[in-house]
Amino acid sequence: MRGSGFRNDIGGEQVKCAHDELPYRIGDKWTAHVLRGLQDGRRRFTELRAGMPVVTPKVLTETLRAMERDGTVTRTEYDENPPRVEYELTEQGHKLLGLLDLCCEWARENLVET
Amino acid sequence: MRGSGFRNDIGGEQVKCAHDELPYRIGDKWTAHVLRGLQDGRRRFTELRAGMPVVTPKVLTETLRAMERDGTVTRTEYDENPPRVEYELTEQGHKLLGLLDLCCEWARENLVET
DNA sequence: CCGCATCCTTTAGGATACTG
DNA sequence: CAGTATCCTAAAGGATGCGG
Repeated sequence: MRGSGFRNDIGGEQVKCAHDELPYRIGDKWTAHVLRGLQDGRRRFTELRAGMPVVTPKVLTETLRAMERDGTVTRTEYDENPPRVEYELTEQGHKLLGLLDLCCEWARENLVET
Repeated sequence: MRGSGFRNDIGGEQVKCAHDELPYRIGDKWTAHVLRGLQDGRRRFTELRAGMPVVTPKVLTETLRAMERDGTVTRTEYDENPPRVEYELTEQGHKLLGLLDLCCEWARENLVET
């Protein structure tokens, strides 16, 4: 899938990108939901999934793996049976969540109702 | 294409979205480039296009039309021959550009070099 | 010059089924 | 429970050519 992340240059600044042109992958379909789902603390895979619109485990896993690579979430695996895995936002993840809030605020204030 | 914009609900907040989950369409491939290209003032279609990576006129037009509908750019058509059209950021567009800057800043500070 | 029409490719994301 | 493995669909985006 998107994997390693690309290099790009918007306005002369080198940034790491999701789909080439936008800094980071907030633009994809599920990252924002993960940020929201983890804003109040660590959650298990199933908890997280239950707290958002219907998404297949495959896609949610891909999203989480990408966010882990990018350093916005951590993944903790417990050696139990049945298995247990918990995800948590990193400091950077929380900062990104703050940006998401700003975007939502902008949208509310500036986009007219259709 | 994407057209009218969708309603969505992230963290209990209603926002207008591009691809359903993210407030607004910054997440697409060309909006960020348009914001950068117009940050210093009005530009003609060809000027704008020349100042960014290779994009077909069709796709750039679609992007501009969408941004126009959303109120982030204005389109001014002059009755000349050959035709001349100029695009300019609105107040809202400039605010959005500010958010883009924050995202770039976040990316630079928080994403490790691969 | 500023597009629009048409056709085509790529890929994010979804459906379904199955394991350690 | 927490995922993989396969296959498939939809839609964003690209290539090319024409027109006012």
